Amino acid sequence: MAQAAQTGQCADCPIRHRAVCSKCDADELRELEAIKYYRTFEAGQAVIWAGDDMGFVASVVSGVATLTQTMEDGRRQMVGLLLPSDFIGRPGRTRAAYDVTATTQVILCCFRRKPFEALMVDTPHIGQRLLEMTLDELDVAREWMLLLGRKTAREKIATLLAIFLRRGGGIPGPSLTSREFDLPLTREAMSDYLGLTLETVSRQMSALRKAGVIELVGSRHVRIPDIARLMEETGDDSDGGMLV
Amino acid sequence: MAQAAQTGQCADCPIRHRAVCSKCDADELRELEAIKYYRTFEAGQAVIWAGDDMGFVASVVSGVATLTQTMEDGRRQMVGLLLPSDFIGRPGRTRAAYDVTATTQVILCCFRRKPFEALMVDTPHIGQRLLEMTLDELDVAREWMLLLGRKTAREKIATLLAIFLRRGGGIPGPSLTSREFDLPLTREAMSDYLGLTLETVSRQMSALRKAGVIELVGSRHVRIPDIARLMEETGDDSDGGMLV
DNA sequence: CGACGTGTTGATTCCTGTCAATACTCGTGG
DNA sequence: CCACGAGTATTGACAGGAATCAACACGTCG
Repeated sequence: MAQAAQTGQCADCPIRHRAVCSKCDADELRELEAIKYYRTFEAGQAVIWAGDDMGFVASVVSGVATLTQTMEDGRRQMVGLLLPSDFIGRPGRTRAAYDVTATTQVILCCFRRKPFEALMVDTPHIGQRLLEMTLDELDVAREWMLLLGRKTAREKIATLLAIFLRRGGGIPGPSLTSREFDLPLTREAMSDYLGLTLETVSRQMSALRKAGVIELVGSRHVRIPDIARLMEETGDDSDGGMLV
Repeated sequence: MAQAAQTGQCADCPIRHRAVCSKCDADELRELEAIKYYRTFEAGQAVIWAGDDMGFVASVVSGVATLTQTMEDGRRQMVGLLLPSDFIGRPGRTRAAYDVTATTQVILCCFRRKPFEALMVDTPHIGQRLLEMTLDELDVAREWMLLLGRKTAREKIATLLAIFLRRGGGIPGPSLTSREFDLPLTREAMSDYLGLTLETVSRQMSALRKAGVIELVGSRHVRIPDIARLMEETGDDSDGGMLV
């Protein structure tokens, strides 16, 4: 994993074919390579705070980070979950709009903002890919809005677990009857994602366990004995929402 | 308003400088003009249903439309509020992901999808502008997620009214001490926006009225005697969230 | 006038939040 | 080796805010 962080070669990069650079040809890649550098953040560390000056944009190479918004009185809502290949920052924006925090160890492939923006002007493939990725994020955000506005606590938990099942433990092949994975989020981070309190998250996890929908090994490892059963609990239509 | 819908001339179009075409030069505009056509929808009419085949993409020229998602059991969540200059549809996507409904009379400037996508390839200005607009929409969606996940019913209502104050009745100059506007949404549509029931919306509107935060003329016309007071009720920081 | 769509208000329920006590895990240091 | 503490997680008791169920008011249009 993350060999590129050691070799520095884009060709070896694990996110080469999905990140913002995925449409670039060899020439374009060489230009990107010239302005990129890697940074590592430990679990729990802040990548950047809302309002900070954003000197760079970046791709997540490995690990999980979150985008969160905080109100004056401390209420917090996660608004983005950043997995490998996801993009951080917005071209043209100098100050960060959200807090970015590493929830596991995270390796970022950073580009200084100014040169990156300059590159976007005469390298259409970057802008094209960024548009695709932003449109995808918008779809994710809208699905998330349905969850926040209309789903019950139990449905919210089931939906989040289903998301991890698809994206998180997602590298092994699709064995459609049983799968398991480690939660990359604490109960508190899950509550920030779902618009719940951490107590309610804990209670609903227990409820799903007692109902046999999930099995827990420790508090962070989850096994799903019957995926279809979990899907029923999400409140989504049975087909799994195949709009992609 | 919407003279372009009569003359067909982009130069006269009220959204010429803000819509997806705003960065286009005269040549590019001529190409767009060749594939565009106008359509009008009456209040309450469906523009398109989720799952329908999307033969076109479009800009809202005038009026207000909504993007909504519906769960099997009927629970509904609005996920987009489309005002003049906003864009409908996603290049590359053949089927609509959400229901689009006109809540007032709406005029759309439509482009057949295939020619529009072809145009995007060799007309970088369209893609660039669409990227900007999509990034803005993503910010809006994330602000909306904070509202849905963490705000109280009263704060939700106050926030929605503040949004209309900025964007809806927003054409007259910034008289920062008193303003008024017509609500473009029914109580039910407001509840879909806010993740509440229509009864709760009605109750909180009454509560804000009794508290002197708003004045109601009929049920749809709102007057804000003290904007700062309304802002306090939104739960946002005092500066009004100036990240744009 | 009566029907319909829209909006308001009341009574009651119940889901989730709040406050609080208690485990569990993991590292550090005596 | 075990005590200690910090961070994380579970569970209980209780309160409160929004949902639900229901009745009624208002305006428009036939």
